[in-house]
Amino acid sequence: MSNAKALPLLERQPAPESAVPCCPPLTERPLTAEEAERTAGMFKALGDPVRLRLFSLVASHEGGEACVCDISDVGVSQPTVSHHLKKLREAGLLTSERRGTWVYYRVEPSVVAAMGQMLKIAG
Amino acid sequence: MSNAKALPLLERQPAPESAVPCCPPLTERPLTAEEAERTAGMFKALGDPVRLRLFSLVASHEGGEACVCDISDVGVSQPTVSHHLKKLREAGLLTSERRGTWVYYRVEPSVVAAMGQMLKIAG
DNA sequence: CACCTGTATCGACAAGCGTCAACATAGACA
DNA sequence: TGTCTATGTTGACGCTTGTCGATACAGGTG
Repeated sequence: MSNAKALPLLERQPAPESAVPCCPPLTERPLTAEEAERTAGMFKALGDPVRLRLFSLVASHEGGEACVCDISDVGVSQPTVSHHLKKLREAGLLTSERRGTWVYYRVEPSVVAAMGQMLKIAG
Repeated sequence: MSNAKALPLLERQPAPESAVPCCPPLTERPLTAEEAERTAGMFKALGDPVRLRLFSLVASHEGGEACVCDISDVGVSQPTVSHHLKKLREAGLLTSERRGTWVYYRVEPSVVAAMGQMLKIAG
């Protein structure tokens, strides 16, 4: 990139690349290949019924967080629950924290908001 | 773009039976297994980078619709494009209509709105 | 220390998915 | 009719994913 001038310093770059309000509404302009690559992972994470249930269990739990023990009754084995929670974490949709014996998961609001933003329908 | 002559003013077919204001926001209450099963398919459809690009190409195209020929330059072969468009159709996100030589795709707004609704963050 | 419970990881398997080349189908036009 | 273009379908291939049992790790309790 050829940056030959004193920069206006106005470009605000959202610092962490992990928790990213990525893209404009899908109706605004076509996504680039790179944007699509980054963003598809979020939708993919919710593209499994078990993960979608786990996510809604965390999202709707009182206090905004849920212990694994609160949400692990979704009809699959414990290792499978753990596997799906890891996927949701890797996609940036959930964060986890161990407190004593239990591990608590909570929703990452900015990422979910970014997804919702992309689905906004142009009036 | 080429304007087909003497277009038989497109009659809008009624939405498919799956057109769905499915579920409340994911923060409101946990999804049932059945709801999750139905809904995950929509997110899954957008969980592939090529499909996400195709969808945004249709969604952002002028007139709200796009011919396959307008959007097929996404770096995969023509059969693959057709395959992905079929997936998006089956998920209820796109509808298609043949007009003469070309096939036009457009977004199904109610389904996209339902997805956005689910991602609404509780204040 | 030993033991128990909650959660994550490993290894393996079947099923699903993305991709392509080849072929098929639909419409326009000569 | 036949040929050309635009899309869809088929069949096959390899990679990914969801699932489980077995096992490992972490923290509490006795």
